[in-house]
Amino acid sequence: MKERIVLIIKKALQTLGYADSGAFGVSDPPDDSLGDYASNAALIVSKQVGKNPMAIAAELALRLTDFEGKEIFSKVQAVAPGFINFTLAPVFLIKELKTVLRQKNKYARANLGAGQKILVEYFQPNIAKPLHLGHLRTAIIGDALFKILNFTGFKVKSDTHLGDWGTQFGLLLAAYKLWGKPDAIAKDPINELNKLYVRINAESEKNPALREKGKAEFLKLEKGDEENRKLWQKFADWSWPEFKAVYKFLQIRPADNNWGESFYEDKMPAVVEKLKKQGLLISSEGAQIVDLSRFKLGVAVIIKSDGATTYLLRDLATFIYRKSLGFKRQLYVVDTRQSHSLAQTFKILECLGEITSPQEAVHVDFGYLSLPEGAMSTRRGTVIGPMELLRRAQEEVLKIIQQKNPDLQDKENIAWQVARGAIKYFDLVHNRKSDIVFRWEEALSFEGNAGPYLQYTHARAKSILRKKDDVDIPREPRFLFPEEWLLIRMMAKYSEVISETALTLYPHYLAEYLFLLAGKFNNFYQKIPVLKEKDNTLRASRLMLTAAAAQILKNGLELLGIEALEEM
RNA sequence: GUCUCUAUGGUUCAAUGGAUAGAACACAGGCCUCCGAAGCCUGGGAUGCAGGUUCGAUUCCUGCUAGGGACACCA
Repeated sequence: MKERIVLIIKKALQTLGYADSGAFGVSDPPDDSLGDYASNAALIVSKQVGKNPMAIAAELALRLTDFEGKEIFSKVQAVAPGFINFTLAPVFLIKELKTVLRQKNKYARANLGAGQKILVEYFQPNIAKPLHLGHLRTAIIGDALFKILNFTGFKVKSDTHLGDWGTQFGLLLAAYKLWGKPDAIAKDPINELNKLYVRINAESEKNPALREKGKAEFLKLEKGDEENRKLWQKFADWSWPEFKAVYKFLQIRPADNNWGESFYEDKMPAVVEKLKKQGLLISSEGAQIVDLSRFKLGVAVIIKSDGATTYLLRDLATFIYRKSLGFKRQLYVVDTRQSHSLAQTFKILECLGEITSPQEAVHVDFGYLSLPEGAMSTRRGTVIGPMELLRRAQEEVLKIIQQKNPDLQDKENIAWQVARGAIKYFDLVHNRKSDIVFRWEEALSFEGNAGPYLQYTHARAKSILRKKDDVDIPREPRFLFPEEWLLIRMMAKYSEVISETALTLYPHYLAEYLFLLAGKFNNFYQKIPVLKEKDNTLRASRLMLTAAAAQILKNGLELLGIEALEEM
């Protein structure tokens, strides 16, 4: 719709003889009463022409009312200091509403992606290490982006980029050989292995020889040492059940590919050759590096002084490999601490000619979660795992269901769905770049701007729809109240919100929108009877509104990875 | 030290350079003989400091203060 208005304004500008700079925008006015859209076109043009903006705005408004916007707008008004406000015509809105219902969930498929192959990398768990809330964020954001991009016509695939290679495994191998107790490990593999890892990290600070031992073990692993390979495989086998549990309990779509770092083992030499050929690789302090200081990115170690490979090298191989499969864009849903490293990776790829446009590799960064008492660290024992969080949430939800809706069927399962919704929404409603402070009371809040509010709103709407007898969409719907129109106008914005979310990769735009939409629906619900309305046309019109709202809520929630419930 | 991100009511967060800075939680009131009160309505209360660009700055630029993160053999 916004694009459409921009075009309309352009046309009007042309006929009026103003140069179109293309610099103006169309946005939402600050208040519902002002209309549906607003533009600053007159303000921008006036700057170039040196004419009073109000005069231009008035001139444009008149032109738009009588000609270009005649079919779409009921009102086009110039307002000080020179804004133009547009109000959509009821006929047009009703047409939009009917389209929503007729096209079911396909109406927002803007074909934005045009079938472009795109890869989203998210949820990068590490073998032999417990998951923490950071993994929750990448999984939730990545999953939502996957669904949104898929919905808007991209051909999307996902990849985990498992952390299963590197010196850390050397350290772990060393620790395992030194202190590992097979019995304890068999019982609780991940936590026991992590204890070993934490211990060797701590002790190697005092005793550098331990660190050297770890590096030597990794080198052996890379060279194919049989014992180390076997152990490494064991670590991986122990870790998978937990990853799978997270997919299941979180209802995250399992990744299409699990190309871990080890997957690129045989693909690294070619990259090294390439770097050499282009003269990018230089020796320094015994290591092979790429000097990026002229880009203010410091120095990137490609091969360590002991001959072992680095994460960076694997990341280079990763991009090149995926690109060779035809992915036009690769999105890295990775926390913001890796900005520097990814910037180095992208810059080297650019130097190699692998990346020709910044769109090809995008760091979809997100801030990290901290607890009110301070930042969370993997090293300390006080880390909350995703599973624990989810379990606690589910228990809380169950209590509330017992209290509010004791007759509900299948309480256990619904409690999981609500708990998941609460946690996912809490994550997604925030601008992903900002660090968020994790508070139990809020993440598990069931009131206000929270997941359960949206699920509840959907359930309310569905509750009405279950009880209705007549189904027909009235040929000429009638709406008498402002609450109805506000709801319709909000729904008309859905498809552009989807596009905006897909283009910017900010899921909180969609989350925020759904919250506003739910608010409009609840206003409508509160004030205007639907089933109790005696007049057939009015009742059918309101049922139509209810159905459309439920449909958008369901669709939007599902794009965020949140289940829309019939009852709760 | 260099780079980078952040600073908005009591708290947690929004705001493509636009109009009276918007919510939620908390707090104070009100609304279930009426489609689900996990809801709705009303109220108070905020842009770290100092400059600059602009018709207009929470947003862009500079400096300062405070906090986070990253800066070659961790990933």
